[in-house]
Order: sequence, then C-alpha cells, then structure tokens
Amino acid sequence: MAPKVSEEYKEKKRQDLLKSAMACFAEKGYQTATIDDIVTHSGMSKGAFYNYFSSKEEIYLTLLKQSVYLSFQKLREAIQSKETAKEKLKHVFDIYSNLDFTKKSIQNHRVQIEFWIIASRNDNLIDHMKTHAKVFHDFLIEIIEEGQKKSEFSKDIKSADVSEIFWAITDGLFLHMLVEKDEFPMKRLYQTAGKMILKYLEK
Amino acid sequence: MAPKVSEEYKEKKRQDLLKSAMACFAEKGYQTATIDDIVTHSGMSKGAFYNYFSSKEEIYLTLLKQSVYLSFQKLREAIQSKETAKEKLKHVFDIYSNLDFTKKSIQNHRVQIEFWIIASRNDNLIDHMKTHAKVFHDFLIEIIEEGQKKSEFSKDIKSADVSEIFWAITDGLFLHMLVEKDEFPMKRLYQTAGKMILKYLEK
Amino acid sequence: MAPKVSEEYKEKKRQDLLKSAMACFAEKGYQTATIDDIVTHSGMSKGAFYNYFSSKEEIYLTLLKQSVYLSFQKLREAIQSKETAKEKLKHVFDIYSNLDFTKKSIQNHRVQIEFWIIASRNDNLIDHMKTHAKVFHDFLIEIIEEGQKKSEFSKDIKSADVSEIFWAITDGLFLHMLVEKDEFPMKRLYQTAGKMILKYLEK
Amino acid sequence: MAPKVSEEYKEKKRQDLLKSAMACFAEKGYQTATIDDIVTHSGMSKGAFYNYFSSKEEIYLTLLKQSVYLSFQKLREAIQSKETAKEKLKHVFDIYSNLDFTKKSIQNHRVQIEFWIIASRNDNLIDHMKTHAKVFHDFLIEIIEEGQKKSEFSKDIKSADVSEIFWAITDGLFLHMLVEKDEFPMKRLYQTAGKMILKYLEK
DNA sequence: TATGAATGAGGCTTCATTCAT
DNA sequence: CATGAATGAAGCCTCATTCAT
Repeated sequence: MAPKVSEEYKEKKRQDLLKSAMACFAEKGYQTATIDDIVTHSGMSKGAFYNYFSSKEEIYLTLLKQSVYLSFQKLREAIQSKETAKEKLKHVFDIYSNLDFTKKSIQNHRVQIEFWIIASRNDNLIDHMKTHAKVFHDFLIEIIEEGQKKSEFSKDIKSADVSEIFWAITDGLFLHMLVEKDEFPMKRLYQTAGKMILKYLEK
Repeated sequence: MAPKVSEEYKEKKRQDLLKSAMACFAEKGYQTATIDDIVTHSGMSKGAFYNYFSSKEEIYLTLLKQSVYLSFQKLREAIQSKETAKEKLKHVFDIYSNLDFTKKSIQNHRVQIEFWIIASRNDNLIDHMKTHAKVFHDFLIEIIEEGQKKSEFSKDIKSADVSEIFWAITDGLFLHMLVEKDEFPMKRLYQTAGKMILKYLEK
Repeated sequence: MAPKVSEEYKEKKRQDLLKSAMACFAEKGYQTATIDDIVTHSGMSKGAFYNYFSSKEEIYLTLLKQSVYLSFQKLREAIQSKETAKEKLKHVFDIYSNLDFTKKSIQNHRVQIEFWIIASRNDNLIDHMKTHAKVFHDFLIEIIEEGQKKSEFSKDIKSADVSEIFWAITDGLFLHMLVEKDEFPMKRLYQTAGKMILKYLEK
Repeated sequence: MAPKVSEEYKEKKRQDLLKSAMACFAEKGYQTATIDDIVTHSGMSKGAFYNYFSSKEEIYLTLLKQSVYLSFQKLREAIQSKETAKEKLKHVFDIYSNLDFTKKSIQNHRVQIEFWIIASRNDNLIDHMKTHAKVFHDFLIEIIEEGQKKSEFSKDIKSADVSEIFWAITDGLFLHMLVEKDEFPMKRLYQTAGKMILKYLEK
C-alpha cells in the first residue's frame, strides 16, 4: 500500500512539533512543560504527537541534537571568509557578542544549559553531549592551532585549554544573563573576554 | 513546659534533612527528586519533614542560602592574610583550582547551576539569586579596585566586567565538568584562566 | 478533526459525574466525600473526573446551581395556571408539602443546607448563595404583592418579611426532618405553616 | 497516691479546651478546624488535649451537649416570672429577637446547625440530637397546652406542630442570617413570626 | 500530667501515555 | 493517520493521633 500522506507532509508536521516543543521547553523548562502544552502550541492532537515521537524524552533529545547542529553550522559558515586565525577568532567573538539577546535567543540558551545539566545525570546522554561539545571544542582548537602555526599566537599555550575557557565563558555569561536579564551588558562583556583571550594568546 | 527535645536535637534533625535533601537534589535534580526520596534518605517520615520545612521549595532555598553562605565564608577567610590585591586574586584562583573535585563537590555545583536556571523562570526567586550573586561579585570587585588604587592593575579596566567574566568562567567550567567528569583538568584550566585574567589586569 | 465523541456523550458523562457527586455529597457531606468516592461511584477514573471538572469545589458549585435552578423551574411552572395570589401561595405550600420525602429528596436538601453553612464562611461563595436565595425570595414577594394589589392580602404587611419567614420555615423543617426522619409529619407541618401564613396575610 | 493536681484545676483546663474548641469550630467549622488550632488557641499542648478528650469527635460532642444545655437553662429561667401562656410565649419570642446578633452569637448558632447536619448522618449521634430537640420541643408544647387549658389559645390546634414550626423558624432564620449577615433584620423578622404564631394560636 | 516531635494514612491534583473510534 | 477521552501512578501536603521523655 502506498503511504497515505507524503513524506514531506510528515516531515513538516515533525518539524512543527519540534518547534512547538522548543518554544514550550524554553518557556517552562523540560520538566514543567507538558505534552499538552506542546500539542496546544502546535495545534495538533496528542495522538498525532505520539505518531511522530514516542515520548517526551525523545522529542527533547531530537531537539537537542538538531539545535546543537544548527548553531554549529552557522558558526562554521560565518568563519569561512576570514584569512588569519586572529581574524577568525575575533569574528567568533563578534558573532556571539552581536547575537540578538532577545527573549527568544536567551531562552534557546537556557534550554541548552538545561540540556547539559540533565544530560550530566544520564549516562545514555552524556556521550551525546561530549560528542556535541567536542565539535565546538575542535572547531576552536583548529583556529588556535592555525594561529600558532602561522606564528600569530604563542606556541607555549595549550590550545585545548584556551578553547575550553572560551566556551566556559560563553556558557557562564549566558547563565548569568538569564538572571540579570535586560541590565546585563552581554556585548561589552563578550568583547572584553575576547580581548582578554587574544591578549593571552598573543606572544 | 520546656520543649521536650533540645534545640540541638532539632537543629541536628534539620541538618540531617538538609543533607539528605542535598544528596537527593544532587542525584536527581530539584524537579525530579521527591519528598519521599528525601525522607527515605534521611530515615524520617514525611510528617517529620513538614515539621521542619514547609515545602520542597523551602528546603531547597534554605539549602542554597546555606551553601552560598558557607562557600563565601570560606572565600573571605582565605583571603584575609594576603597583602596585595594580586596575591588575593591569585589565592582566589588557587582556592577554586584546588577544590576537591569529588563527586560531592561537583554535585553541589550542579544543584547551584540548576537552581540558577529554575530561578531565572521564577520572579520570586530571581531576586534571591541576584542578591547571592552580588555578594560574590562585590567581593571580587573590591579586590580588583584595591589593586587599581595601589597601581597593581590598570585603571582603564572596568572592575565589574572582569569580575563578571571571572564568575562566568567559574560557572562555565563547572558546567562543563559535569559532563566531562574525571577527565576534566579543572585545576589546570582554572590556573590558566587565572593567568589570563591577571595578564589582562596588569598594566 | 471533529471530536471523536459526541457532545451528547460528554454531556452524559458530565451528568453521570454530577449524579455520583450528589450521591456522595449527600451520603457523606461535602468535606467528607472524596474525589475517590465520586469516581468509584461513577465507575470512572480520577483522571476522567478532572477532564470534566477542575476541582471538587467546582463540581459542588455546578451541582448547586443546577439543583437550585431545577427546583426553581418546577416551582415557577407549577404556579402558572393559578389565578389568584392566594391560590398561588396555597399551591406553593402544596408543592412543598407533597414533595416525596424519600431519602433522595431529603439528602438533596441536606446538601443545600450544608452548602449554605460552608458558603457562610467563604466570601467567594456567599455572593452565589445570596443570588440563589434572591431568586426564591423575589418569587414569593411577587406573589404576595400581587395579592396585596388585588386586595386579597392586607397591605400593612411587609411582603419581604413574610417571604423570609416562609423560606425560614422551609429550611428549618428540612433541617429537623434530617434528624427525625420517617416519623416527621412534614406534610401536615407544612400545611399548618401554610395556614398560619395565609391567616396572617389575610385582612 | 493522691492526685497531683486538684479536680478544680483539671476542670478548669477542660473548660478552657471546650471554649477554645467552640471558638475554633465556630470560626472554621468542625471539619476544617484542627486539633492544632484548638491547642494553639488554648495555649496548651496537644498531649494535654488528649489527656482531657480522647478525640476531636469527643470534644465536639461534649460541646454540643453543654451548649444545648446552657441555652435551654437560660430559656427556662427567663420564663419563670410570667403568668399567662401568652406572656410566656411572647417572652420567648422576645428573648430570641433580642439576642445580640454579634459575630460570636451567630457563630454559636452556626456550630449548632452544623452539629445538626453532621448528626443527621451518624446513627450514634442522631439519638442524642433527638433528645436535645425534645427538650426544647416539650418546653414549648407545655406552654402552648397551658394556654389551651386556660382557654387563651384555640384547642383545635396541635401544640406539637406549632412548636415544631416555631423551632423551624428559629433555625431557618439563623441559617439565612449566616449568609445575609449585617443586613438581616432578625429582630423584626422574629417579632413578625411571633405575631404570626400568636394570631394562629388565638381563637 | 505535660510536651511536642513523629507517624503515616489519606486527600487533592497532575500528566505521560494509551487506545477506541 | 488523527482525535482526545480515559487511565492511574505518582507527587505534594495535611492532620488526627501516639508516645518517648
């Protein structure tokens, strides 16, 4: 029997649910958001939800994978045109410091950090997270080591450590912004952190 | 007429519950851990729990105040003997980099970070958090400005921003350590971050 | 797209729950009857209950509105055919004195009286009650004043007071019947009260 | 061994608890008032409570008996000086219509009516209630029949029925007053009811 | 006797998931 | 495939009563 509906139709529904789920998890958090919230937001029925995802946890994980992947894609693309390692690094700082710190963007990050915490308690997830983390990590290491090769940066420095600190700052600042909200000078802080890192990297 | 049990007895029970609660929140998270988990862990009855705390939220908040208070106390004491601002800062870095990154200590931080996220969605809690945060923030600002006065550090630098970045690194590193666990070179990373900040502060 | 069950189906379930609730409240009282009692009586699940009513209080209020509404409807219909005010009043007395004082009917009144008491302690409910009471009150006042206009009744008498006393007798007799049960000559008492009131109204 | 404390001491404590219980039941109702409420109100301990009463139900019943007894005592005393049956009846009406309808007095009645309802569901209590009711009932019947003997009142009238109606009015009016509160013209209503009854009794 | 901490059954409500239509 | 009513386990909290001190 031929399928009753096209694959595109199904994929669209799936994406609708993912979007709604993201919106709900962002607003209320994983534990607090309910399946009802999600299906109400999406205008679909509960039955439909379970046709596409087998559980609340599954949609959550799907979301996680997708969202990490997407944000990494953006990052990589943005860098391509830059020549020197220093320029690339600066551009990464720029990207983060120029994110629109709208409610939606902040909530996205909240979900990511929450993911991180939940994953840290779940052996099945923790490897996923490590893998995701590694992607970002390697991306930065690559740039730094490129700079070291080209003698832009000091060779005495452990690239992995600087990368780690960079991502720590990123997550740490977002975490703090969640509480401080509007008054938080994210852009300035990010630029300061960028200067700090560059100063450290330079010979 | 006098109470039948001593104040010490009651305080001990209270602390027992706090300890159990911390263990459960650390293991399962605030939302997932149940009152039943806590009382089972403590060997007490549910009724007893409610003699000491009026709700799950209350014990959670108590825990946080206590843990924030304790860790700040340690920090302040540790600094006292140091003369220069630079030494003080270095010592702060040392303290954090020498924390015993045992399971327990890590879980403590997990609870703190988790709370941060929960609080960020709850207007009643957010002020608590800001207050706690300010304590640590002001502490660092004080040291940095002392260093600026004494001409140890550059006067062109916004002390509040450096403080913010320092705490962002702290929380960010802990967040990452939650996932990376044993392999995470927390000590080295912290020291690197310390050097980075000092280099930036110095003229 | 259309709902999978008909509106009639849902309305039937709702009415089933209302009936069960009435039975349980009547048997045990509002405070003592539990949601479990109600769902067990109705053969439904607890979850189903909460699909139809949002709380125990809500089903209770719904029940009361409904029962007040129904009994008032009956009253008003019964009166229509009568010509004179005196005949109307007599008919009201007749209706009450000929109620089937079965267990069920008595229990209905018990719930009403109980609710009266609960409402009297609850500012949110008290207005509901006043509104209900006013409906009955105005109904009687209208008849009495019609009788006064037509010179069937003395014009020196405050219609509102007689109405109040009539309803006081009604509730008072029901209250006593709750305890005296079978031996209580409700019919005769009601007729006596009717005579008493008519004698007082007549010039 | 001689008792450690005097009987008077114990009786005083008992009465204190009864007073507190009455206050709490009046304010919150039987089901809603807790043992904690009562002991807090009385300044005693829970243990003490259970030394004097074996359960919440017991103190409730004790209260009931006592309060019925006391109010009847007052009634009987008040009547003594009157000569004719009509005067006696009028005086009874006067007493009720001149009660201070303060909050406290109203709440007392609320508790009584609540008793009545609870008792009506409890076979063990229902006989108690009937006995109490009979005391009041017989009291009024006695007066009415005295009036019939002395030819003050019509002999065609069933004294028991008039008595029943009188008490129904009393309870009914109190019930309504609970909801209407301040605006309720209890005094005028009671006097109107008195006139109504007397008119009916007179030849 | 007095104290009040401890108990634990039981109440209300939520919500992920199932399944008949 | 879609619908949404039904399920029932599980969570939080209350409170009458007990009992060690």
